[in-house]
Amino acid sequence: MHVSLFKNSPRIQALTSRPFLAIEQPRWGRPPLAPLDSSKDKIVFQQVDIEDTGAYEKPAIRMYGVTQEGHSVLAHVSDFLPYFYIAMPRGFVDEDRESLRLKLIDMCEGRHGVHSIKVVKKRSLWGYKGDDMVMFLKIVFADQRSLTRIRDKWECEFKDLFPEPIQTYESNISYTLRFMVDRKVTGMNWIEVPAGKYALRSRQSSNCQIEFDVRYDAFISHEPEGEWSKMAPLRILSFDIECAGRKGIFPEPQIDPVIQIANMVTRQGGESAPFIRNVFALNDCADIVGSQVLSFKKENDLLIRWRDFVEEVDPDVVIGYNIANFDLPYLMDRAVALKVQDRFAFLGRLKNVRAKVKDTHFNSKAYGQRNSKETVLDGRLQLDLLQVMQRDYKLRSYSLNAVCAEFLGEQKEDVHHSVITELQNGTRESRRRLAIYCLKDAYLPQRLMDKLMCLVNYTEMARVTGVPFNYLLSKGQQIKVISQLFRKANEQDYIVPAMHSEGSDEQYEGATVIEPKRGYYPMPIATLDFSSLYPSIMMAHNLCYTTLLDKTMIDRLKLVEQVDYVRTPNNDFFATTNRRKGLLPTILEDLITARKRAKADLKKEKDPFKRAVLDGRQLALKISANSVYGFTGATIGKLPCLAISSSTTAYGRQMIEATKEAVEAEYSIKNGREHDAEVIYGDTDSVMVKFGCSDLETAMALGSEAAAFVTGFFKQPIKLEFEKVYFPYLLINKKRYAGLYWTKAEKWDKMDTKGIETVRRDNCRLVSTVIETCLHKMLIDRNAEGAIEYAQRTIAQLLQGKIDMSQLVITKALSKEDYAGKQAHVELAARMKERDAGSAPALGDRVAYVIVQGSKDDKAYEKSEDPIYVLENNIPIDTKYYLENQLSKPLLRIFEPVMGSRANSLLAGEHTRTIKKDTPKTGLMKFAKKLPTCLGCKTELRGKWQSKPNISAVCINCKPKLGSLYQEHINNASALQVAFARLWTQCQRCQGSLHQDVLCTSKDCPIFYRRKKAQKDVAEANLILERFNTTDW
DNA sequence: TAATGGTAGGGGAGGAAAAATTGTTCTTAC
DNA sequence: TAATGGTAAGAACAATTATTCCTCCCCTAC
Ligand SMILES: Nc1ccn([C@H]2C[C@H](O)[C@@H](COP(=O)(O)OP(=O)(O)OP(=O)(O)O)O2)c(=O)n1
Ligand code: SF4
Repeated sequence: MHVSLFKNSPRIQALTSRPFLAIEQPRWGRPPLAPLDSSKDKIVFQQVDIEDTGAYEKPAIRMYGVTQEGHSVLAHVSDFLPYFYIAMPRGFVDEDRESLRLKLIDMCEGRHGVHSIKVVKKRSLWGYKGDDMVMFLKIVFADQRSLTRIRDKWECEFKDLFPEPIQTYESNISYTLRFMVDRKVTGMNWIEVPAGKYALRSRQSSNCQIEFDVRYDAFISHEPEGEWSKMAPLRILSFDIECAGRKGIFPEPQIDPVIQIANMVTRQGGESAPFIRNVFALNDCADIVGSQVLSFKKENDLLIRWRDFVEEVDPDVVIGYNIANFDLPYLMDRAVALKVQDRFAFLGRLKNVRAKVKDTHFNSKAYGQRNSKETVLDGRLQLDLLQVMQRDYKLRSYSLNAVCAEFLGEQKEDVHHSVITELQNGTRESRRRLAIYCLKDAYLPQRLMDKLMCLVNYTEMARVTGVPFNYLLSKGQQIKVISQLFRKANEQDYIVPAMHSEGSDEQYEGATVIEPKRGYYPMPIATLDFSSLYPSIMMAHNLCYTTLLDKTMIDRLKLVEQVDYVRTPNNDFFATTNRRKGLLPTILEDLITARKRAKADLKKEKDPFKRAVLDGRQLALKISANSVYGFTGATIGKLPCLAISSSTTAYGRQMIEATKEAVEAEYSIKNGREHDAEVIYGDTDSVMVKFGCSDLETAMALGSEAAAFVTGFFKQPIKLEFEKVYFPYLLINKKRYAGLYWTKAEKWDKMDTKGIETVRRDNCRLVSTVIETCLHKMLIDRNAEGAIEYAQRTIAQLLQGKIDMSQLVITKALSKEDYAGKQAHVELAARMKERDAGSAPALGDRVAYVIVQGSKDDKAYEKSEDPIYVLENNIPIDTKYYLENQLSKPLLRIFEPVMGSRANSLLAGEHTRTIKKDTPKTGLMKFAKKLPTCLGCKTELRGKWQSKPNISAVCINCKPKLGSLYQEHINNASALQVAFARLWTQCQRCQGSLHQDVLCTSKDCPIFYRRKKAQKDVAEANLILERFNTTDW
């Protein structure tokens, strides 16, 4: 008995010439719901979004979710109160404690928002102090704000009772996470509310189909295992907006209208194609097969109807590309500008709560620094695919175009915003064109999400680490560790001290990188490495907060070295498992189990793309595990403990050294082996061994034997693995090498390159492709001469300007706001900001630039320029820079080890002679006009020819050849024309229509650069032909 | 315009150019 | 304000410093 919300809505009226009749409406809403009987029916749902009511309300939690049948749920969870612990002052006996408690109660009663104070038996997480429980005061607050106030003002409020500063415990965890930890709720898990335990709300505050109240302790939270690892049929809305900006200015919501909003809705786990595809368009728009076009005369109506649409579709997940920083804020601001915010802003599931745009800032070493916006849509998850890409994939460019090219294998046209305005102001056909473009942009994020399995993988991460889904994109690694730590700690009555950590400038000592024996190795090099080194060290040696010891405690408890505790190579002490098993090792076991599961899936999968996705999933879990170690070393973190992190690295240093020694000692002639093995390199947890044999099989056999042999020296679960052989192997420097990667003797797997230009993003494509090709020729084809030849050919092409510009674009991240020195990408970003602030790169973005010709001593930062700008203004490229500053050194580095000083010949010689290069004119020469030359013999045409109004094609001497010359140029021009037409058609195909103009100006598409160049070539050729026409025959 | 000693070479000052060093930044390998 | 996993390391540039080289000038020997 489904009733469209649209039909009931009094706001809905016929707005356009094509009336928006409810009867025509497909059913956008959720499946109908049979009435529930709260005394008989239980409610089971997958919780997707959790939020608290805020610091100023009565504390409560809202859990939003979806049932297996696809009904939306909102659970108001009540009676869960925030709290923290404080340690009892030293030396208190029972009576002291009770009197302290009573005094405190006395002071707090009726004030301070304190709900209750209890004495509880707990133990501090920090340090091993025997197994006795200790008394703590648990102070429960009536609301969040009171907790914060008392915590921060403890000293002045209670200085009579507590003259000494006190240590609080668990006072710095957010209310939501506190609730999740206590009730064992993890992100995206299933919740079961038994019959009789909930009360349906008669007056709903939300648009959810099922809305009820439940006490915090009256529901069951299912661990995401077995049956409960399923997913509910989440409804996913993907959308994209288009705005009509003014020429050369990025659209501004105060001025420029929203003209189209395209939407795709799919069901998670259902059919892959969207079951709703539509576009809300301003002004009329021709029909589009397979999509619904909703036209509006007024922008106000468009916005409001779109909001109604969102309400009816009621998506659980809202996705798009850059929706967090562009689409959503733009819509919100636009609604304000049009004064319809009172009707528009209700995009979440709560009826009376407006969505608000907040500025946020994120800063971490791994993800960089970034300013962004956040628009909370209560009850709806957001997954901005741009943010996903930026976090999970290292790409040269993160434009939708570049990302699609990378993952979907197709280009996406990019229409400049001023062209969008033209299309909008054109006909209903041109608006249709725009709508198709917009629909595509709404569909692509959907496809990306499916293909990269974002939802599934993030859900797994949320479940493994316990954090809410939305933390995964908005927060860092720390919160995951904290979530796990609290869960494990509280299970065993540990409580976590709230530390106020000050950061330190000094770094502690990390891992060893073995000094490489640089060179080219035409023999197999076996690689042994420890699996999950740091986690396994922490597990093996039981490193944890709860096992940390100091000398005095050892003496007091009369602990025995090696039996009860160990001294780490960093001279810290930790209790052994004989005494107590640490929490961190337990957390790590869980993470590593999850990783093993992912690796097993990876092993089964054959499809290379899916393998890559699974590999990403596996890697993400590995990073989470390594972040447990990182967390203990984060001095600006919630619970730094350098004893743990430094000891871990110290063990690691010891182990790599020991491994090297063991392998070299065991596999030596002295020890009866055929050759002396040599460790030629190693980094942190790996050793590259030259066993001395020349064949793969032996190397592999020795490798796996050695791995097992060395593993025997270490404690469980430390394990040295033999994984691969490099053959041949090119070792350039620390953290820089390449090799052919073999895991089986029959056939190599791939070419592997580490650290060198092919895997770096801060050089131009030309460099990485040239290096890649040369390495391919050297390592796979074993043809160094061919590699040289190829390199020389490329250099010649570069100097002749035959390399197309897309190959020369360099990108670098804009990683901070204030730079100490001047840099090419920073200076360009500043210049672009002057041209058009809206479209200029922002903090965290990657700046694309090319180096253009300048005068002699110009610094690189004076010669960097926006590729599009270069193309439009026909600025010459500094090819010399590309040869000398981009290509030459990397080339020398890879050729040197193979052919020694002969490599220098690469950069000198015939091919480096420039054929014809327009040197930039300086000074007075700037104004000197180039004389036209004869098309036959290139002599300058001057004298009497110059006086003619039109330039003749040839000089007097070549006049007889005029006919054949003309033919030649005709042929040339038509060849160019054909080349251009081919590119043009390719672009038409890309944009999905062979009958329309190509409008695309995609910075990230090589075709675009080639098309532009071809266009220019044709124009030039035609200009020359023109000269024949004006010549007297 | 008029009047004038020339050449070689050491050595220091000053400045330019090239080289080395340092510091910053980006990005990657673990 | 709150919040931000870790260290090691290569490489490119810009900026700085130290070094070399060159020129000019002064002076002297012959
Ligand atoms: N992002 C990372 C990567 C690595 N490491 C540290 C901890 C790792 O244990 C060690 C070795 O790194 P590997 O890349 O070899 O990864 P693992 O040894 O952890 O995993 P495996 O070798 O099983 O893939 O370096 C780290 O702290 N953070
Ligand atoms: S340049 Fe052509 S091929 Fe490339 S994205 Fe644009 S339209 Fe597509």
